Formats: sequence, C-alpha cells, structure tokens
Amino acid sequence: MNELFGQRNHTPLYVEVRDTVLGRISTGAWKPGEMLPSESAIGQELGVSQGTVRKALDDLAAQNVVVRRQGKGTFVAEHTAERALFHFFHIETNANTRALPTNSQVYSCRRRKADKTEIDALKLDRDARIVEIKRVREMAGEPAISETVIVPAALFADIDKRTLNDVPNELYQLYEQKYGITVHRAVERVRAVGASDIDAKLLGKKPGTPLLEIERIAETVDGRPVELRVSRCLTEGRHYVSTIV
Amino acid sequence: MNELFGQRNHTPLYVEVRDTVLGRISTGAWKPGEMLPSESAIGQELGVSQGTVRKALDDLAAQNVVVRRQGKGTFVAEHTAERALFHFFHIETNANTRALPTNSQVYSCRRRKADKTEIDALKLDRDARIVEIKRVREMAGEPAISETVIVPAALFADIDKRTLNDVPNELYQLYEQKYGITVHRAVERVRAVGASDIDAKLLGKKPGTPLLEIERIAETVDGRPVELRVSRCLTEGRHYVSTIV
DNA sequence: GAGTGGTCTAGACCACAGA
DNA sequence: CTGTGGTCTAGACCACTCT
Repeated sequence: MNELFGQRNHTPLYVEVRDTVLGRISTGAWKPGEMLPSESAIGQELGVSQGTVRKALDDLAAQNVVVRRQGKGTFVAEHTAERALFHFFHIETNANTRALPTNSQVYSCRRRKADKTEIDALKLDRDARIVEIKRVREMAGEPAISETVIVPAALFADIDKRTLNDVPNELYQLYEQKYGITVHRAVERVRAVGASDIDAKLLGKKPGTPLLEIERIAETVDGRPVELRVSRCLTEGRHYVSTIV
Repeated sequence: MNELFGQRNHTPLYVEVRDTVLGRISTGAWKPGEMLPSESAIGQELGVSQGTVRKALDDLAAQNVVVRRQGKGTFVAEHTAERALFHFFHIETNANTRALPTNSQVYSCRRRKADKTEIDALKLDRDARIVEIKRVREMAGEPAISETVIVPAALFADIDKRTLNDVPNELYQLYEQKYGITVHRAVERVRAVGASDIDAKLLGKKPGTPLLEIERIAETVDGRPVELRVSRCLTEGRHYVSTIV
C-alpha cells in the first residue's frame, strides 16, 4: 500500500500503475512516439517499487500500447506506415507475401446524419453527424477494394477530399497526426457477398462477383469506437489472414 | 548460472526453463489436463529460483500452453468442447452472438496419396499418405458449411467414418484424446468464392452463390502442422470475426 | 491449516544505446 | 561513462482452494 492509491482495496498495485499510465496516454499527456519516464522515475513518483512499474509496463507492452527498447527507454506506440500496414492490413497474396495497397482514389467525402447502424457501431448520440468517405484502393495496379469509411464528424473537424488525397493510403497516420486519435484495436467481421452494380463498376467486374466484405470497427486505446469501415475486396489471387493462438 | 543449463551462454534462464517445460508437454511427459509440479518444485529440480520459473510459466500461460489457477496449480491446457468452439470457431451471427455448429454429417472418409498443396501445407514427404474427410456442418438447423479436412495418415492410424460420426463436431477433442495430438495454433486464410456445383448441392443453394472459404492450417504446440481444413460457409446472417489488438 | 499461485519489495548484476 | 531496460534472486505477505 502507498500514499497515492489510498486505502484498502483489492486492486493490485500494478493495475493501478498501469491504469494511471494508460490514462496519461489516452488523455494525450504522453503522446505517441514520446519516451516515458524511466521505470524507477515512475516508481518514485507513484510511490511503488521499480519492479511493480515494470510489471505494469510489461502489460502495456503486451497490448501494444507502449514499445520497450533496451538501453533506450519505453515509448508510447505510434502509427508508422509500417505498423498501420502490417498490423491492420490483413490481406496477402496467395504466395503468402504481404499484399500492399498501392494507390487510393477518394471519389466522395460528405457529411450527413448518422444512420442507425452507424450510431450503434460508433456509440453516437441520436442526432450525431458523421463523415462518409468512399474510395477505391488498388493492389498490384488493379482496383481491388471498394471501401466506405465512416468517422464521427465531431472528432474530424476539417477532413475533406483534398486532405485525404494528399495522404492517400494510411488513414491511421492521418488520424493520429492531424486529429490526435490513435487507433489501437479493431474488430473485423468478414462475409462473402455478391458485388453490387456500383461495386462491380468500381472494380471492373460483373455484378454478383463474389467479394470479401470486411466490416471493421476501430477503437482508441481507451475503448472509444472511432471508425466504421466497410471494405469489399476482390480475392482472386489474394486472401485475408488471421492467426489463432 | 546453474548446474543444469551449463556454461556461458546468452540465453536467459527463464527461456531455458520455458523450453524445458514446453518440451515435456510436447513429448507428452506432461499431458493435457494434468497439473504441473509447483513453481518451487520446478525451480528446485532445475536449480533456478521460483521467480524465474514463474516468468517461464507466465510466458506459457500467455500462449495458452498452460492454464494457471490460483490456489490450485498450473495445468497443461486441454481441448474442452468450450475451448475448441470459442477459441477456434470464429463464426458468429450478425447479432454478434456466437453461432454454434449443431450437427455434422461425414459423407466421405478416404485415404490417398497427398497432392502437392497438401505436401506443402502439412510439410509431408513426397509419397506421404493422408486421410481426407468431407462433411457438412449445420448451423441453426440448416446446412451451412461444406468442409474438407486433411490429416496425415501416419498420425491418425485408425480414423474412419464411424469414429468421426460418433464424435460429431469437435474434431480437436478427438485428436487429443484418441491420437495424443493437441492443436495449439492455427492460421486461417479467407477468401470469397462462388459455390461449385457440389457445394451448391450440399448447401441447398445455387451454384455461384458467394461463399466464405476458410483455409486453415493447424499446428501442435511444437509447430508441426497436423491438419489442413477448407471450409466453405454460407454467410447469410452470419460472419467470421477477427480481432486485431 | 497446508499448499498453490499472485503481488510486492529491494538489491545485484547484465546488455545495450548513446554521448 | 551513464542511463535505460532485462534478468535473477530471496524473502515476505496475500488470496484462493481444498481437506
């Protein structure tokens, strides 16, 4: 027990430490890319031993909230292009090499009231407004993904077609750098659907062509959903990968 | 340093301990469901401190190799029906409730030489033989999944249609209990395909209906691939879930 | 009460990065 | 050289389970 976390409670100390650190990261007191104070410094500040801080930080490292580098320090995780792609983009070629989206064309970006699905998925108020972004992404030089991205208008003040086409592929870097929103975790729901007339046209295929539909809800580190994304993908010569451990 | 793990090397002690324990599990010296010796007993045997054993076991617990229960002990993980379904079966209804396969009909089980794909996926010898199991699984009372399962004949000596229909759904429990093979980890590759004539017939749909094809390669705890499985699923009112952390 | 894992501490030493 | 995280130890006490 110690002076900061107060009286008798049955929450382990390292959990309190972990949540304190997590809080500072999610409020932005410690920003992506920044180095945290050393283990002993945090321990001194919070009145716990270095070993307890270590356990707290190990937990956060296991959840990819921080990154530890021996000899250098502990850093708040950030969305490099590499992380965004390797961590969040799960399509690869049938030869099991990572397939990278090469190009992306935003053909629509508009603001409107959220519909019921969007309100549910993003936990919005009834009259909340959203930004709807539609784009086609290419892989290996061919249109491959027809994608609709929905974000709450309240969080993404000035986002527009031009902003988006300047930063073509890595939306999550844009979110982090321009809007201070770090996507930390996502749930993807995957279905097989037939291409609609619109999708068929965008992807240069016949209506009814089987497409992989990936619906993603992305959350920040404190669990707020901040993006709903539906991607319809051609999976000729490609597939979606998931590892079960 | 200590007497068992010998001279100067730069492998951390806890890694040696972890690998020793893992070895005993994968050779079957410690079997699924059994309790391991206590941390201090393992420490004494291997000549390391209890804290080092703890770190090794924590690692294994994080990988689901062992399960720790406070006050009881540390146990080798096993395939309960619950674990098989919740951990390895990733289809749920659109209401986000876990969809359970209710029934399963094996309509073919034969032995033959492995083809090239199978040799690659299961890392078999050129002339190895496999067992090919074909079945249809129902969900909510309707045929929903057309599945082909390939396992190396060498590992599954007497498997046949009757064995399979006696243990309808949970193959992994069967593998573990009858053949001493524990599936630990799997990679799934997911595509959208159109139903073939055969799949269409089995699932009661028209040829060309979009199906979700899930190709799974399952491994034991020591990384040997032991099963190749291709499931073609109807995803009307259902979807495949994957969480990215 | 005895035995298990879970938390917490304090301190020693190692490995790595960078000035 | 200093400061960082990484490993390892020894020992105290807590929380849970079972008898």
